[in-house]
Amino acid sequence: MKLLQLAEHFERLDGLTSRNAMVDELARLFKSIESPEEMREVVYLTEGILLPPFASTEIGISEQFMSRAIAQAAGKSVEHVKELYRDTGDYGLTAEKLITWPGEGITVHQAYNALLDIAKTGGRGSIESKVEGLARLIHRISKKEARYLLRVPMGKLRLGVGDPTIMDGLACAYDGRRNLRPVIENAYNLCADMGLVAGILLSEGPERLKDFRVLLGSPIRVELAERAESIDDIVRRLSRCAVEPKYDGFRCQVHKNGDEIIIFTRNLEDATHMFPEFVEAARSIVKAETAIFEGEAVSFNPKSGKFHPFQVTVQRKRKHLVEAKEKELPLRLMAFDCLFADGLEMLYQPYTRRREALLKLLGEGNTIAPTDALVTDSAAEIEGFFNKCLNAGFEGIMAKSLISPYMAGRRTFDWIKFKRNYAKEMRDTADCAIVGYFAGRGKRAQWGIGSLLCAVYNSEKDRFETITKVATGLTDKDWKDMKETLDAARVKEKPARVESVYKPEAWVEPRYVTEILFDEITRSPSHTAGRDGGRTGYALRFPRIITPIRADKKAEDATTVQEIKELFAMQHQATQ
DNA sequence: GTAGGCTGGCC
DNA sequence: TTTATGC
DNA sequence: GCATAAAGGCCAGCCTAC
Repeated sequence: MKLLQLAEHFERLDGLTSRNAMVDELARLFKSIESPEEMREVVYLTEGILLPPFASTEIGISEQFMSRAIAQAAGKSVEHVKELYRDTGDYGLTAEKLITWPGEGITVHQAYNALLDIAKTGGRGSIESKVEGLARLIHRISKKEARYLLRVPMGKLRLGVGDPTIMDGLACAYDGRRNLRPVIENAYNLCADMGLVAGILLSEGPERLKDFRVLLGSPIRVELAERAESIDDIVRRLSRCAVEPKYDGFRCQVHKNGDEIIIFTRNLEDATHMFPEFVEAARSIVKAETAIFEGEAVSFNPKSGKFHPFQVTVQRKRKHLVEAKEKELPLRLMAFDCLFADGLEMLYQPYTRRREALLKLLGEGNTIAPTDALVTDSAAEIEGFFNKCLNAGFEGIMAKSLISPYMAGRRTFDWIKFKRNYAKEMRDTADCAIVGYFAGRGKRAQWGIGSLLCAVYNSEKDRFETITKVATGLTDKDWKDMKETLDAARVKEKPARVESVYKPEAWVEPRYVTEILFDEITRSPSHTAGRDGGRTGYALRFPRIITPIRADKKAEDATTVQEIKELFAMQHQATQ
């Protein structure tokens, strides 16, 4: 298949909003493919990836290197390319505007391999090679091909097509209906490789997909949780359920095949190297010869035994010096599910059975231990458990249906998370002065605004110190209004009273106050709020706007640095 | 030999 | 992780 | 309710420039 043909399918998908129409268009695309190899490549590109995540092939190209490659190919300056990008918010469109050649009519296979080669390049001089390789590729393709192909390394294909739509498309390509969707979906859930599934469907047909079984060492797509509005909401949806603490760490899926252990992350990356203590413990304390189970990895203080906040645990996300960190920051795996045990596929069993299997799996020892689980249908009991969890410094609770199987690859109300912030009366918010804004990308590019730079007030120094950027919580209309409002206060240079490391596209005189909800205050290397000469300030985790403009407040009424410091101290009483 | 820019990946 | 939007 | 897009903080690893 020619790359141009694929680009034309993408262009048609791009123009659609109806999911049914997208499925039909995808079916036409997949039907025109003849070899399983080509199917793999087309499916990966449609997903906007080169290979599934556990293959660990990163492209290593993002904004900066993409700008350079386009500039090189088009014989323009990098500044010129970046200027175009500011307007379009999309490197595909940017390249399209600069391409003046017709393209060589290369095949999908040639384009795919070129990107894969770029991904595989590493070591000294590799950045130059990557940029050069990409520039050469750009030189061989037309405007339309560039529009879509270049969005792949950026991870922003923007077709409105995701895995579920692709699966419907594959089913529809096979027989014009969607009956095969469950078969395709089950196979995909068990191997996490859509290219493989599509290739097999083409070469061997659906019967072979029906034979798919759990394979040790091959990651199973994880189940995700929906959110509850309140504890009553949990009881209403699940009635009798199991309630577990929600730990703030890394999700791990552990595969044990005898002494061979592999650990996958939530996104199914192979992260075995990060967790030597789990590898050791899985060998020694897991009784079954073969098993797949999941848990949350959290670091703790070996002296007090208390869990650390996420910002500390995240330091274990490393390849090197793992042993040294292991002593300083040991990890515990709080296990909460069992998908496979001693040759049995547990994932299709209800929670209760899986929980039994999990408990049976785990021997004595702290390194891998099951989570607490309270089974109840009483809102009062759940609330008590929730409060206990908060006091222990956990994120909140997870409530789980007792009867549903493990819903691989899905986010459903079978698992419900409840955090402090989900309840209105337990929220922490900050009133922040808006001191600048950044140009948006994708659909926000047309408005010329995509996020706000926000500051708290240092009343002693009469300075506005940045504490977060924020980009969510506003409706499309809010964004347009916001831009108009802020442009009236826009200034050329950073206002004298603003302290910021970030340089937004537009500076704004501190005049407007926005109310921001957040989950946690963290120490920050990049924001200036509360810096005392050093380079560590404070920042907000998961910021979102809940009141666009507080008309009743002027900039000097914003939350103060002092208040932020007090909140930070309070949230650390639970942990430490 | 190291600081800092860029990227990817975790939440 | 969060929120908004269209079907 | 589902599926998708746009965006947050911050860490470590890789590579280049000084």
